[in-house]
Amino acid sequence: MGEKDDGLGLSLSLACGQNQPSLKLNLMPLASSSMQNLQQRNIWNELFQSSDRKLDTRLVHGGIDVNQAPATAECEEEGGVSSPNSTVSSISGKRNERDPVGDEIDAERPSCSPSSDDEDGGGGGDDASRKKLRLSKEQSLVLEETFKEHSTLNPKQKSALAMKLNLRPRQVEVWFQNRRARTKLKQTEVDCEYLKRCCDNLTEENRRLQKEVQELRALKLSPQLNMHNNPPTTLTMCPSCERVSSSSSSAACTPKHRNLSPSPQRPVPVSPWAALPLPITHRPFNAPASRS
DNA sequence: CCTCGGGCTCTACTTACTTCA
DNA sequence: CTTGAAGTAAGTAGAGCCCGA
Repeated sequence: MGEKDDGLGLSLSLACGQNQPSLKLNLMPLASSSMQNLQQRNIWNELFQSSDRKLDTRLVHGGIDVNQAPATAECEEEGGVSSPNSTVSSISGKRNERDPVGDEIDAERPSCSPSSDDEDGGGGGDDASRKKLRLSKEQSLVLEETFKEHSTLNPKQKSALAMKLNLRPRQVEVWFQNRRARTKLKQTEVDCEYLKRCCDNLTEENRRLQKEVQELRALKLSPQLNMHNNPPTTLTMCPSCERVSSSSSSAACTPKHRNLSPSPQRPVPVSPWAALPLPITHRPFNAPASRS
């Protein structure tokens, strides 16, 4: 609820070809200013200072060069601050298997500082029911800034960030997963919006063309009428408004277009995308590429 | 070199909880 | 105070990739 769209820069970059309309939408948060970039970079550099050669290569393959953001060496071990406010209770054995670091932290998990701003603490973590934490504004901000830099984290970066935020690495991991999911969802929404507009334009174009076909058929079916009453008709298309005209004098349908159109009777491809706003070019969407 | 199993992370989906109108 | 919708942290399943045996 907190971040919403103001934290999400939605962008649109598309090029609709005739046969293959390629759609590239970008919802990566926009780095609005160099100041902000600098701030993000500082956060990032502060978090990850030393190099880590053995990084997850998939991140690089996915277009995200995490090798540029090395991790600290000491962040391997988490000085887990035990908290009485333990709210995560449904710990799956699978997850424990898969996240040994997080497992240790889970055993002695740090006091997730959201407790600072939501003091209720759910009655002091009394039961074994799944209790949800609310990340603090500061934590969310740092996570957001980090996400703007890199939408994925390698294990060391994750641990370093978790330590900085006093969270468990698993929490950082989950936050990034959910954040990517939200970004993708937003992108899908923008995709749908755009495709809907494309569809509307095509429908309108189709309607117009159907109408013109009917008019042309009507003209063809009454040749003698046209022959006798009208001068020879040459069907052309106005280059400006792309409307078929049966006028023999000029391809342009109006005097205004006649003035604007230097070349006479040039076939103009009808573009249903013409009415759409120009594509906005942004950074490529950084979501990890599908593995293949 | 090939295969296999374990470990890890990912996405997609779901659940449970919180917040707010 | 209740309620429903929206947001979000976290769980789960399945898949792909990497690496060592």
